Amino acid sequence: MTREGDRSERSDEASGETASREAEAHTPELAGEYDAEAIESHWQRRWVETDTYAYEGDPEQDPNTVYSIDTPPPTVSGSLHMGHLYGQTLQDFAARFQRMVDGDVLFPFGYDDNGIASERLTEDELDIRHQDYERQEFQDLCRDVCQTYEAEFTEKMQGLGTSIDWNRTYKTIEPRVQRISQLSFLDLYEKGREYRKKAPAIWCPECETAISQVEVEDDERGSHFNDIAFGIASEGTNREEFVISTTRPELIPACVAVFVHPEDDDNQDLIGETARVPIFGHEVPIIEDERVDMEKGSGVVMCCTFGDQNDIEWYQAHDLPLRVAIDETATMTDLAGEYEGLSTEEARKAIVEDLDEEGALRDRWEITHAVGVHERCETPVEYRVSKQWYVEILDHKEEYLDAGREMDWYPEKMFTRYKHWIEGLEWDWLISRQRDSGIPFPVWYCEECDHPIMADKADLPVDPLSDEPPVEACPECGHAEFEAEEDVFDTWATSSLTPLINAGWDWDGEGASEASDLGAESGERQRPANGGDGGFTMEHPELYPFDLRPQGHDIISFWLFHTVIKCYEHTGEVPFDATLINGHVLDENREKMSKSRGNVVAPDEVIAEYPVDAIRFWAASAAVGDDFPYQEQDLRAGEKLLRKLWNASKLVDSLAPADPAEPDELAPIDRWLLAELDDAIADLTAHFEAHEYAKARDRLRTFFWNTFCDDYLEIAKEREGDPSTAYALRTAHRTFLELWAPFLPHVTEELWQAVYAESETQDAGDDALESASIHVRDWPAPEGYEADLDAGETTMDVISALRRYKSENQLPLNSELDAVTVYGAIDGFEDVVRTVMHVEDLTVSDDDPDVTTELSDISLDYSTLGPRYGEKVGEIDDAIDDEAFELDGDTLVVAGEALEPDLFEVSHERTYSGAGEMIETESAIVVVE
RNA sequence: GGGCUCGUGGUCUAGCUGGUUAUGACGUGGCCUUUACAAGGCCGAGGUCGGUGGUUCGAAUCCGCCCGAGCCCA
Repeated sequence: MTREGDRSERSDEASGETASREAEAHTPELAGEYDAEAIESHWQRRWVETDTYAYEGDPEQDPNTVYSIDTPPPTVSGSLHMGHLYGQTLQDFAARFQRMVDGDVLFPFGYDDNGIASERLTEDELDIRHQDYERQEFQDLCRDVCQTYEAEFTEKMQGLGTSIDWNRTYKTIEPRVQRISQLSFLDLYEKGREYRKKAPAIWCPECETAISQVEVEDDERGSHFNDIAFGIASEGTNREEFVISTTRPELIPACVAVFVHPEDDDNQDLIGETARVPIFGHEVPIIEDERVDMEKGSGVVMCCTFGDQNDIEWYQAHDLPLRVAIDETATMTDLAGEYEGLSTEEARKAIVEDLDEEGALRDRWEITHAVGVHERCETPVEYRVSKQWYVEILDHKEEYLDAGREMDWYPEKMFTRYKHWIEGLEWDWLISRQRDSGIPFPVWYCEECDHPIMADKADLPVDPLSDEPPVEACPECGHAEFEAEEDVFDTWATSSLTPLINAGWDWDGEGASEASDLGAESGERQRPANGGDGGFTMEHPELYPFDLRPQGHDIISFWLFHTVIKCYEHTGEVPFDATLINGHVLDENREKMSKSRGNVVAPDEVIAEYPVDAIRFWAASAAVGDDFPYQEQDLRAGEKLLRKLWNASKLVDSLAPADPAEPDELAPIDRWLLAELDDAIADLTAHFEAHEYAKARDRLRTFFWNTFCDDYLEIAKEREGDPSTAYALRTAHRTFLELWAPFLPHVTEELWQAVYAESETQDAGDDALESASIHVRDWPAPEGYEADLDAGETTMDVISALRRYKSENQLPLNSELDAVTVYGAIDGFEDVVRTVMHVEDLTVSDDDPDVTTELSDISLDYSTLGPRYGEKVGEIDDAIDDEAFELDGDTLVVAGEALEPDLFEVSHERTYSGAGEMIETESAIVVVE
């Protein structure tokens, strides 16, 4: 704690001194064991302090040289979970790779602290209800609670070592964002894409607000089906009553009609008659409609305003009256007569009892069924008629589909989710919420004629509850009294603007016509002015459209969708070139982590036990878009890799000077390594560009561990002092650190600073991490080394054969071998085999070894044989199995066919008759005497 | 109920524009102290590729159905 205090005091002093004292706390040094805990937190702190990842782009810059990422800001509703950790890490791979490839990367961060989620957090945290507070008072409480959570969240995010630019964070509730959000509302309104309408909407009685379709989720709840007898008030049928089944008897005071399916033979007689509702006695028409589900209950259904979405459709289609029996807090209204004032639950019980008493309850049994509940509070939703603002989207479905097609999807298959979502859309987007903590609508209404008065763009952000409207009198009717809109925006109305927030979208009322002229000249980089005076501008036009938008596959259908369409409507451009979809982290049994199952793994616990770099290595193991399990064994694999990298670095450090001169000519083995490295670089670059992190990870690990450590380092040990090997060792080692850097930022930084940074930045001063960090270096490019890769491969085969020989004969690996003969092409690598395997006398022979061969098998090349011989292949196969074939020179005569040599291969059983032991490998034969 | 995705040794995974011998890691058994690393190296065991039917000379791979899991939607 004291140290913390010291540091924050000192940071006000001259930065040079601060930095040098900081450096004393931890001097990168390549010695002993790798201490991840100390080293990781050190670099995390240094990266933030020195703005290593700050975006310094220039608005005039060519957008092609900037890589901009639009990150969805996490909702402030709790603490960091494994999904955050995984998603952020994946984004960071892209950010770090691109920073090395191209330099300027914008990797921002935001908090979505506006809306119902943070209100509920506040209510839970402080154990209060928003209804008990004044709006401003409650908003202040929300800000306080969110601030605490955000501070904690930030600290934990920084502990993940992601390369976020912490200078560029935002909150969706801050004034700058409020201005953008209100601008968006005004712009869409002016474009004719928003309307205010009185209509049935989904309503949460607990939160007391309208909510949108996407905020409702199904929940299995216990309930009862009640068979209730309705009387018949008209004369057209012999029946005196009929029965309906309902789970919501408390809605019968709101009953406005009864429906029968037109093809329901049993109930045809009811159509056109009048029903009498029990207890309440009011009469309602019986109407036919195809939407009746004949399979359910009696086939006769009551329609109430409103029990479900079907009721709404009927209400609209048949122009039914509105009977509101339940108010905004789920309390019965005066329409419910003696039940007025009861909650829906209480009323349900009372009405059922009274129905029973009256003889109208014919049956009642328990069921479980899916109930629509509000995702934030799990309260069953109601449907209420109210005046709400909508964004019109249904008429632009085709354009939104095209927008989706314009983006590159990683993985590609995820586009179908977006597509199906849009194709299935049935409602326009309801954006008004009757809540306290949110961004207010910048609107007033004329008290006389209800005409909406929009705020002036220049005045934004405004709060109509405390600010005055921009007009003296209503432009429609001249009335001078106005009513403020009390509603706030839906969270998504703001969080769908993150590309515009990140790019600094704004409206300029003065210099705007100029800006719009510029736009016409220089094409798409400038936003066109929106009619008349003024126009939209961007502080950082070079960022927009964004190169990448990452998110989980669960939010494609609303967050990504809303963001694409809003930005598209505002700018006419698709906001993202590409979108990267991450899967979900499951528990070790591949099941979803959830609090109720108690299988949640907290990132804190994982970080306490494993290095962040090891966790990142695990995060890289999943194919992008696939769900994958959290398994501790994978973290141990990462830990082992860190140790290997550390130890190999120590060995390299002991074998060669840090910065050896390039020799005039490289020895074949060294040229071979660098040529293999070139190949690896090319593969890795392609994998990173395609977001194939799992493939990149495995390719790099295999090459580093097997080829470099197991094969090359063992050779290099025997070549200590050779300038060619020293150069190759160091070149490869530097490159490995750079290639690992996006995956393992901490250990590579430590190694880089310990070994190479000093020699490169001696003159730059101590606090020049910003330019000396491995993470701002250039991504390696293939150098064009050429080598006989086949001979190298054969040589490695020979070496591992000899290693196996020693192992199997229980010999130490450094034991001497008297004489070895190699039958195979290892041109130029003879010395390598001799020294690394300690061979006294090595002979390489072009001849065949002294063997007696016996024909053992014919292996057919089916890929050419199949297409040529078709169904005859089976016959040929059988004949060979029966040994019914003959070799006629190069030709194989079998089953009446003469097969050309390219169709088969003859393999021989070799029996070595010379001295010593023969070992066969794929590419060579080795004889040890 | 609909859509999308997934199912490969004990565990996780590669392969899946069809070519017969299915990749690697972890774990597991055995052997080896070798000028980084024994938390290392070498060798081995372990798989009817969810089930089933089809297309084909040939299917982990393509198609149909079924089973199981996940996500989204109703």
